Amino acid sequence: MDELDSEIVRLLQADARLSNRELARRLGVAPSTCLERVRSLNRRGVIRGYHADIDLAALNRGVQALVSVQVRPLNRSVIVEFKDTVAGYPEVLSVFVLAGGDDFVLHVAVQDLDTLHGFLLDRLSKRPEIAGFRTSVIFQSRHNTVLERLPEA
Amino acid sequence: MDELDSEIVRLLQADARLSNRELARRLGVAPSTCLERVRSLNRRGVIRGYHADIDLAALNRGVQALVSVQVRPLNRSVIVEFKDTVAGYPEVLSVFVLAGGDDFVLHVAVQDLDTLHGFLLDRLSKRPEIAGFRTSVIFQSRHNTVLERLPEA
DNA sequence: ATTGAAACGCCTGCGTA
DNA sequence: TACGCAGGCGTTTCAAT
Repeated sequence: MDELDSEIVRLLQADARLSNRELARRLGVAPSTCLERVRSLNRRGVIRGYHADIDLAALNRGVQALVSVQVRPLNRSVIVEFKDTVAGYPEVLSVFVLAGGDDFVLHVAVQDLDTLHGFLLDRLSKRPEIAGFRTSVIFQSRHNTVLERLPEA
Repeated sequence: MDELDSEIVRLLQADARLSNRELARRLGVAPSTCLERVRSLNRRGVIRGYHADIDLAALNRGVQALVSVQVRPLNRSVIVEFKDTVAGYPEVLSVFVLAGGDDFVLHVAVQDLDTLHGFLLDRLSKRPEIAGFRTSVIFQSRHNTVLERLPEA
């Protein structure tokens, strides 16, 4: 991860569809050099993928919420299974496994409040390992798509 | 958003670097047709962008946390300014504005626990509108990159 | 709205430094 | 490791349907 790698990573975070030529032009290197750098970043797992960012409203998912969940008993197999299961629900965007008061936070996006209510009551709360959960509707959210490398500690 | 648009959206969520030719081939339409569809999705704002997904550890951001924040007074200008300010902090990945007990949740990623502690104490808690906050370290997280369109309510 | 064809530009392997 | 070139391939425009 030298300066050139960092710049590539920055530019591809901003626009994953930049052509290799354009990338090379902006960095002041030859296209073949740039291509090899990008391939290396992919191979090393620095770049994990390239994804289109879709408007949630266009996917009929205008209502978002964060759901804090506590599960019991709190052991490895319960955590792993709960995580994998809820990550497979179509309503769920992200799953966070936490240290502290809550064990999980789920980021969900659904059509409307009725569907949210139904999801919580008919699907989530039916799971026997759930000891409790608390839901916060999201009014707005903002995501930084370009993240810089932080300096060494 | 007919069936063809939905398929394009699905495929570009999975791999934003798919060539137009390959996209067209998988959908069984001509490349020129496919290109026009993709452009339309961009114009209409259905596709909001294309972003490389970078390994946080490679960015020196191996420690993540969710920070729940309460601000006072809870009015529009305080909310807007707080959101815009913290979204500009390099440590912050996402900001959620919530209904309910907490006013905000911040998703942050930093080098290590010391830096997290420093960020919370030296930068975040210095802001006068903050009435309180609670931090949960993230052990694991999982994100669904391909989201399907949900059926009409 | 979709298509095929043609002009244009990009990707990428290889030889060189 | 970085570069330049060249052949092959993808992208994009446009007239026609």
